[in-house]
Amino acid sequence: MANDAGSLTPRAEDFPRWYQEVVAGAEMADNGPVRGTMVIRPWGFGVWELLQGELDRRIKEAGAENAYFPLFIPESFLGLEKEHVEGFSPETWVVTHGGGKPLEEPVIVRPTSETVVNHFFAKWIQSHRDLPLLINQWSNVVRWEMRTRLFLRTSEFLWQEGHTAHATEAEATDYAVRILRDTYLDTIESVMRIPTFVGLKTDRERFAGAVRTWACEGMMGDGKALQLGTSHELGQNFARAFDIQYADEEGTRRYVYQTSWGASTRLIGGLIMVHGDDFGLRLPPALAPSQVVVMVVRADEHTGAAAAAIADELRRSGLRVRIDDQTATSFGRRAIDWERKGVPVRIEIGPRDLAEEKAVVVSRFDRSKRSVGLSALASEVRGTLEATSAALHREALDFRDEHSTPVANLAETLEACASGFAIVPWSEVGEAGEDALAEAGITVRCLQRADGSLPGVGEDALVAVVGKSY
RNA sequence: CGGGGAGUGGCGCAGUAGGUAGCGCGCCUGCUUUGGGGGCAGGAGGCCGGGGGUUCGAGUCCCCCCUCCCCGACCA
Repeated sequence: MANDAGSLTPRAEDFPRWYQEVVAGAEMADNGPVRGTMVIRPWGFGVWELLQGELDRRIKEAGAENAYFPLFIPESFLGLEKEHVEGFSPETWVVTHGGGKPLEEPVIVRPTSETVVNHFFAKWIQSHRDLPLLINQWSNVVRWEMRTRLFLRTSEFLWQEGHTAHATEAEATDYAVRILRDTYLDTIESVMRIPTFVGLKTDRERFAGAVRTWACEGMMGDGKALQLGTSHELGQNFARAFDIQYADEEGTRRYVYQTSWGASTRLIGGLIMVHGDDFGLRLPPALAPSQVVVMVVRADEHTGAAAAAIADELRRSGLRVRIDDQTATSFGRRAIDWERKGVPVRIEIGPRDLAEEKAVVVSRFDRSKRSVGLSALASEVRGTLEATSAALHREALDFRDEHSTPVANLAETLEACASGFAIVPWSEVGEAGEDALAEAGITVRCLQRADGSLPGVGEDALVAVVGKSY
């Protein structure tokens, strides 16, 4: 990590390198021993657990229940849905041996669970009374990837995948959109503090086996796009492939309409690339494993006790607080380490402060410091956390807007995508335009209304959000 | 798979007339320090990617293999 002086490569100088150094320097993750795999370290996993909690709560509010399906799937399942197999078979890992012998039927390691989930949906769904069936699972999935990068693209990653079945197409559409808006968009904006573009994927970018894919797209600090959450309408494709039918009120057998939706540990990569700065990670308070670290500047009998008292008071007010009393390590070293990890607020307390009944409060957002009376500390910290949350979003939004250019045609689109996104009438692009853009490594990230809102099904006069993506 | 680069202590690297491996950071011990990457002293840690060859002697030269990284095609 880092260069000889120990500082990070500036973001503007070499963004990918900066990213790797932040991941390493904040102790978020390490490369696993098998190509493309990732070890998520405690700090990174702490962020993931908080994010999981936020997503899980919203998923449950949307009525879905958690369940778990097996890691191994019979190879034959994959072939049941034509587009799905075409999309996924190149990237599946296949287990051919078990117990020292070749398996009679090889099993695949799930790249996603539509097939196995729907195999069971076919058993569980008999009547319209069984609908809607709303299932979510938290799991790992495995895909063969050409190029991998920690969090952004790894051979194995953690995610949640939702799978639902509905009686009507309208219900399925509503649910897919509801998940996109109330679960993904809300978590990404209000918890992760990442501004997003929401919309519909083009046919070219659609999920393999879906009839429609809805997505949240974020803009990273280098102007490139990252897909942060997707919600798919599967129509009746899987229902027909897996024979998922229910008897309606009249006793007529009908195929269900389905959705599937997912968000992964990739979100953490997005978090780093949106909010990180030249000093390391900056975590939004809602996702910081420690929101406040109380640093004992130097060891003496009073400061340790004072730090403990401060930490206790803050904990009682519901904050996640950590004490750093590792005074054997120099103060500067420790300050920089917490800064790299992105802890939103540091409280520094030493003999000088104590003599004045004060402590220094440092905001990670802009590294500003202020000396605050001990009695006002709790409210000062709360205020700083709230300000941090707002400021991170504001800064990301400003960046995104500055790097999103409304343009009129394909040529201008190409130009604008050199530094960010282009917003262009979809009618100016079309499928032929998409092919042309693809040659420059540029894709349509999503289609939305001109005002940025989600389009209705079948609506036209949409604009395309176009950019380079991860 | 196409094009480019690299494999040497944990990390980043140096090391060609072939002569028995070094630097920075990190790590350990002690003293001292601690308000933004401390100082001094001592110390640990390497079949130099693998195999073969040339040679008295190979990190260095030759042959074969493997792996990793970067750029492109695939992707949550």
